[in-house]
Amino acid sequence: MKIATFNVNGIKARYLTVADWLREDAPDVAVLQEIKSVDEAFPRDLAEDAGYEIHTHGQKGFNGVAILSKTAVEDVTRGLPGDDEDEQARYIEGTVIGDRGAVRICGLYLPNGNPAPGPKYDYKLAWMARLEVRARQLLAEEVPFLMTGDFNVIPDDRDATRPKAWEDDALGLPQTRAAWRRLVNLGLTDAFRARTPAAGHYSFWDYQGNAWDRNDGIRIDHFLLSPAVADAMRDCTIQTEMRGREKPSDHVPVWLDLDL
DNA sequence: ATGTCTAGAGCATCTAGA
Repeated sequence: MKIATFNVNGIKARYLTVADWLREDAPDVAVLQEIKSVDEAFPRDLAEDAGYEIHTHGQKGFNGVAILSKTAVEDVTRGLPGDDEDEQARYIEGTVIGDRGAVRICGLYLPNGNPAPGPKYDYKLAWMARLEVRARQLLAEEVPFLMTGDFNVIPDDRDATRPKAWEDDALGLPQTRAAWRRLVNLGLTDAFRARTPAAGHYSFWDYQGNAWDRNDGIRIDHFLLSPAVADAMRDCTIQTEMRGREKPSDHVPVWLDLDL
């Protein structure tokens, strides 16, 4: 089972990019972030024509997540538990059944948090605490699961071309990294890092300042795997070439291949 | 550090968010 996560930065602006990608690279499951669309306006034909069923959790203007799957997705839930006041569309869960077992897929778009400090950073840290609670629940229930998406977290200095530039940024602050480690230390596996210890592999390059041409990147799109899913991992790779295509997103897809 | 991009309101060109 091949699962890809992709922050598309606007599903309407990325229509052709995503349609071609689904057809050519054909993930079994595509977990999307920043669809920037309400559910009714999601261009369903782009994925349905390629054989996917579509589950969205959108809102007007910004944010928005989706799960596209070639096989049925069961028990879809929308929104991260823990705050009834939170109206931002950043979280969706669904269960996908493979040949050898099921996996609960948690698709997320973690808050950016800038400027930090401030209310937006407080929201980010609170959101990360709620995500930790959800991970604890799934672990306690012994549900094989993975959390994937745009975490807006640079885990350590290997994950940025210029680590110093992010020290005071919401994506790289010590508190952000500590919250990430609390999550991982529950017993989850950072899939890409488990396969590739080397520095210099990124998933995001800013549109500004020729960041792509200078390879000034950061790794912020991740897969966190529960123990059973980590045991089933065959590979985890970053599809870097997508950033060099016509009209790219500022993020590229990250792929997880599971023996499921 | 930034020479950018997307969507929304609404009709020219702002604003917000990232």
